[in-house]
Amino acid sequence: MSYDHKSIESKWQERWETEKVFQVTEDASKPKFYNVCMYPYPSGAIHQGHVRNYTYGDLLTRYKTMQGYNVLSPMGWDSFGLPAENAAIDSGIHPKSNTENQISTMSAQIRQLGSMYDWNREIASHQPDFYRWDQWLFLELYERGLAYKAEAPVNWCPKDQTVLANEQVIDGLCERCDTPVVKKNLAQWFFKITDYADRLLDDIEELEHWPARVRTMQRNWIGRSVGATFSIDIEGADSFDVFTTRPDTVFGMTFCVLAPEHPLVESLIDGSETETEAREYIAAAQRQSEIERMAEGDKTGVFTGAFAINPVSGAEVPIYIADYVLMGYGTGAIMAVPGQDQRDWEFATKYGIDIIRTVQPPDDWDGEAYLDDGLTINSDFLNGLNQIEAKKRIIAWMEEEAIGKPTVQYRLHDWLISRQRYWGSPIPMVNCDHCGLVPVPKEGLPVLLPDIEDYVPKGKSPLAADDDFVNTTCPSCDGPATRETDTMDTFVDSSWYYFRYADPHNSTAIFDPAKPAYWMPIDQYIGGIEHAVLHLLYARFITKVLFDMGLSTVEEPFTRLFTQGMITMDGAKMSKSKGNVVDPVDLFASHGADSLRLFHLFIGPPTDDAAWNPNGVDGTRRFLERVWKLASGDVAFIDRDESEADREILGTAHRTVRKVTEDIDRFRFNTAIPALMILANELAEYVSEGPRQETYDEAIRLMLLMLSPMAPHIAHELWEIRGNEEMLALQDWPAWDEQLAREEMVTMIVQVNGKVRDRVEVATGITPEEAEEQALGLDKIQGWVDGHEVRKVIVRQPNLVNIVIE
RNA sequence: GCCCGGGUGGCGGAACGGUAGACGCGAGGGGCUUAAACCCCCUUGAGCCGAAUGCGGCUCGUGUGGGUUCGAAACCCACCCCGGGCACCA
Repeated sequence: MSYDHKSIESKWQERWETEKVFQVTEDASKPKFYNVCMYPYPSGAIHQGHVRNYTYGDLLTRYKTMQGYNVLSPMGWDSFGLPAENAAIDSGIHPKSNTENQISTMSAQIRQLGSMYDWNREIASHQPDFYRWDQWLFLELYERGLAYKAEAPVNWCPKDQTVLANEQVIDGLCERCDTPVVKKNLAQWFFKITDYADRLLDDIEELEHWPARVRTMQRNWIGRSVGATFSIDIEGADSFDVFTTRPDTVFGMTFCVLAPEHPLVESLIDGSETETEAREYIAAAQRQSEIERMAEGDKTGVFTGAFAINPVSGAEVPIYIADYVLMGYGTGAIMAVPGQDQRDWEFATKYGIDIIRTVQPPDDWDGEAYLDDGLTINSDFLNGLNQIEAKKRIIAWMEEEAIGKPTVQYRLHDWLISRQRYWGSPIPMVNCDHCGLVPVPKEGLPVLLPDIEDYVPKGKSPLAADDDFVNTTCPSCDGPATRETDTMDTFVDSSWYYFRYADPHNSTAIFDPAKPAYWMPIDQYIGGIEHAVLHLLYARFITKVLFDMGLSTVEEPFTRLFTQGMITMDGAKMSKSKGNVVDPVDLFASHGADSLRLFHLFIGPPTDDAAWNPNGVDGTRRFLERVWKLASGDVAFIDRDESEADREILGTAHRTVRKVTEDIDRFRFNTAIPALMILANELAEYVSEGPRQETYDEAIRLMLLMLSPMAPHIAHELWEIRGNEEMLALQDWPAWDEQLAREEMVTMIVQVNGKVRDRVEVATGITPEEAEEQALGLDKIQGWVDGHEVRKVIVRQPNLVNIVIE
């Protein structure tokens, strides 16, 4: 009987599904384990990245199930979004039918991998019974003042013809199509994530099982700065506010800078002697993208002709326009303190502006701006104080004078969720000439996405051209009104979908809070590192909102986060555009899903990028062939008492159980597989040397149990062939016997001056004295030691003796 | 510029401060076969020595240079290179 992966794999996939092995309900009698792989965009075909992700996820589902956990592992589809719409524009296929075709192809492929989910809970964000609750959530946020519409300069992608969230702009380019992003003033919908900035930042501390770099990235993204905002008077005109983290250095302010877009600029330069120059500078700044501005490096600017009054010293200082000050951060205006800020230093030196140090640098200081702590100087009533004291003092002074107050600034902006695209969840709001913005009543949800003919974006949502959709009546006054035509960012869907898995068919509520109360938080969340700030930050935010609404019992959704590395080939990420893809479906046919799964587990540390080896799957296939032969073939047993060989192979098997268990718990699959290979190799040798039935049966039993979460199809088939009636997936994960796992003999290495000179087999229980005596007694060691004085002997029995000689 | 990772055979990678290179891939040799594939066995970091056929031994070797230690791929210092993240954020 040969190993026919095709029939075995389809047989077991069918059985797992029809016997509902991985369908679960809340069960208070068992510990729960909520295991989620980030739900995929239905691109139409799975790639090796999916295989890696789902292999890890499925291994964990099966392993934890065997350990007695009530494991929920659901699957769904992030099925709204631009690719489906762009495909519709290119090929004329409706996004809905296109998406649904791709979902059915992909879910068939995921099943072929043998990755098991509770398909009963499958969700897809493009379905009305899902996006209805997007809209419901939007309205809840609106009622809480957490959703608002505002005119703001936004990131506009000229190719996709839609706005982008800050998080979707990478190096000034659209994250989807790499088109340079431009700024545009538009009225858009925002979620007020900044209200949660402190909580999102503080709770990062609790995420101890998250990768450190993801936590750092989120911390940087939120970008909290503590300081003060105060007002600066302009000679003969208005005043303006500045934010600074160094109010203690205000005596050293020798100029001010406004961003070119600052609203006060126009009135300051109008009629000034530098007006022409200033207007040219502003126009040039507008033409440039942010990347170009940064690329220049050199600080440039123009004097406005106006002067500001330093509020503490009364000094008159010039006001400049310079593009190194950004309108999008703080107040768009700064006090410039060249003595303590390197950028200001560079600007001051270039334009011949005074520099006053207000912090005493060390005597040997030969740098430019001095940023570290020191005694305050040249600062009247702050003199002699250190930075902390000086900050307290000056902020108190500003509050007394009513010109300033302590402030916290964030780099994080509110989350822009409007998209001028078709394939998304419509924003459930109505514009009425009489009542203004009116929310659609929750009973009226969902606001259905209508079928339309033309998806080509023309600067506004394609929905805007559909009169039947747009024209409606006002829920408040019954007068004529128009609908919002923007749709929501798909990251809104993905920020709460994992709650819906707990109660996916609920038609009267987003979910019954009792259900996620059992399952949440997600014990293990697995996905790509590319979501480090986007999805993972939004999801944390929405979870906190749900918590505040009383719908979630947890404030943090993901206890453990695992981010897998990419699969590369020839040094580049495997991708269609680079033409270096290896289709998993081909490998299902040629080698089988089990071989492919094992290869992904074996290829390297799960967090690291891994290079695809075209022959790698051959290797894991060979291993499975050996296992097959070993466990399914006829074995000539010898009827005899237990011997040394039997105890040895059982010892290996139990040590393997220990190692594999520890490795899985530490996500070190790449060392668990070799342990199984070694066991199989030793078992083969054992069998060839005259096995005893009881020993053989036990070793094979342990091996199949361990193989079950990794290569489930073949393991199940062999389990059944060997006469077991109950399915392998339902067995307990094996425990190892410390007694059996302990080795009797071990190789002790003997070093002379730290260099290995001999090895000797010793009993594990050897005493230090015996070890030293044995080591010194070895002929080879005598040869090294003779004629030298032994200065010291280091004994680490039973593994090592090191003899230190002259 | 700042903050994280990481540099180990031909390749992917192993290695509680204690036998560097597990396991796998590839390569070379041999067996089986009419032949090939599959499969099985042996060899496989570099250099060298003694024997004489598969035996034994030595030196070097984990990016570079120093250090700590009986002992360093691992710890410390400096530097080089690669990957990622952040970046006029006041």
